[in-house]
Amino acid sequence: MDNIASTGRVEDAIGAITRHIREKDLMPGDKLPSEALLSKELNVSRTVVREAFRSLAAMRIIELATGKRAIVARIDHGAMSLMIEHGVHTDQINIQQIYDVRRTIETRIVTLAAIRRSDAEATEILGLAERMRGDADNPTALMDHDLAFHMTLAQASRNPVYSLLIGAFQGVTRQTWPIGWKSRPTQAARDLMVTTHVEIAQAVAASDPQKATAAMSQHFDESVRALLTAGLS
Amino acid sequence: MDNIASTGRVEDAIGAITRHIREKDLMPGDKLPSEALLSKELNVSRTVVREAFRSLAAMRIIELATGKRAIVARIDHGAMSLMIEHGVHTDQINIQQIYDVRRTIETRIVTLAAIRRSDAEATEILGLAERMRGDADNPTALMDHDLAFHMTLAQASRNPVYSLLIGAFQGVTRQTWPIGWKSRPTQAARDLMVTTHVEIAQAVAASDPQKATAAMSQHFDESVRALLTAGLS
DNA sequence: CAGGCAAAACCTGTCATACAGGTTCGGGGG
DNA sequence: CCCCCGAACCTGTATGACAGGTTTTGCCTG
Repeated sequence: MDNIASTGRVEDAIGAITRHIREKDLMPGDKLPSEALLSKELNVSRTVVREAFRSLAAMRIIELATGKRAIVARIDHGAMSLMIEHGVHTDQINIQQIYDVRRTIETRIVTLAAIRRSDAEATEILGLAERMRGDADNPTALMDHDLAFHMTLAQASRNPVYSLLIGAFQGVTRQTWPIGWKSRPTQAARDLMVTTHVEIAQAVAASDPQKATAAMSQHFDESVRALLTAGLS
Repeated sequence: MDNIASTGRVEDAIGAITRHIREKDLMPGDKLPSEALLSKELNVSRTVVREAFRSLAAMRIIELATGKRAIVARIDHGAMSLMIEHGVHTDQINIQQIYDVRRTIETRIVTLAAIRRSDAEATEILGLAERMRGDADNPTALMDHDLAFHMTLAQASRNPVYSLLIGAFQGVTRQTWPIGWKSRPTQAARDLMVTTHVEIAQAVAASDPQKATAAMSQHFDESVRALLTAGLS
């Protein structure tokens, strides 16, 4: 009946370490104190410090490596990807919900990408779409190029949050992609998917946000339809 | 020069535990084996199992409690919130980028909410907007009601991924909200903000997606303008 | 026989210690 | 001046111990 959240020592240590990062204004790559030092300063055992480090490393807030000191980490979608996968696996999130979110953010992404993409990115995006055309008989390669296509677009949007989210969804997308592929049994349907990607790429390369957004919408319309055909819950 | 990612034992244990969850099809609330049992089955020390547990707990994939066995967790935005805060603090993400994402997903959320909200949710959303009107001289209460308003909308969208994302952004929003408030120094600007919320709530209550979406767009236009006025990087 | 209660068994949280590698850095030798 | 090697330092893992918290067992009572 005692609701006082008596936070354990590990939680305290996590707080102390994040506070340390903030107060010292550490940036990605900067080193943190050694486990021994922290355990002395916080008056806890090295065990506690290690568990705190592991927690922060799981969230990709810091990065660990044997022998080296822990360093502040660059943001990365790995942890988020696992969280989303867990949500999907435990039936707390379904694939259609993810597609609704992806559609929402990817139509925005492609608008921004059409405006802000560098020439190198335009070339890369076009190249990926082209390569998809040659992957007709190799679904795995096709999927990889598809995922890379969307990720490169996200990067071209110049907003790391979009990259983060797209990356977070790639884990589940990788697992469900084959379903969408199988639900496009005809050559026409498969060609359409690739063609749409080429259209998106060309619109982005032409710096035509309107056209790019429309093509992306069409892509998701078609994808969601395919998934519904497959009877995905 | 040896790129073979010889994953440590903790990483292996994390993999084994998540595999266990998937294979046994565990759902939120289900218990996991004890640390001692896992350490025996995986042929590692309890130390390793504990660090693996901490990692999974940090991502809110499992939940720990003293004395009890670890259980599979319900998805929760806590971890994501910390990750985003870290990204902002280390200058990898800026506030405008977050507002762009929020704008993108919240305009979608309000569309869905206007269609799918329950009557209870409509009442709650209207109530929160009304309460904001009474908070003119209490910025903290106003902020809390504002955040609750947006969170309730997300829940009304009936897509847990949107709730997750809105929750993930609330950590930083809480830290930057005062900046936005100070950048609305006139009574007129402050009234406008509250009025816009009321308009959104009314449109959602009236099941008018178009109007709701337009009002939400206006809200973000105004917010972003306020932040730019404040000279936020 | 039913119910309740207390001890036993089990479990997690933290600590101290030990040791096997990996990393860093400075000093000495070429 | 450069390179190499060893000392100092650091992380990864194992083991054993003990303090609480939780669940189960089983006995005792009514």
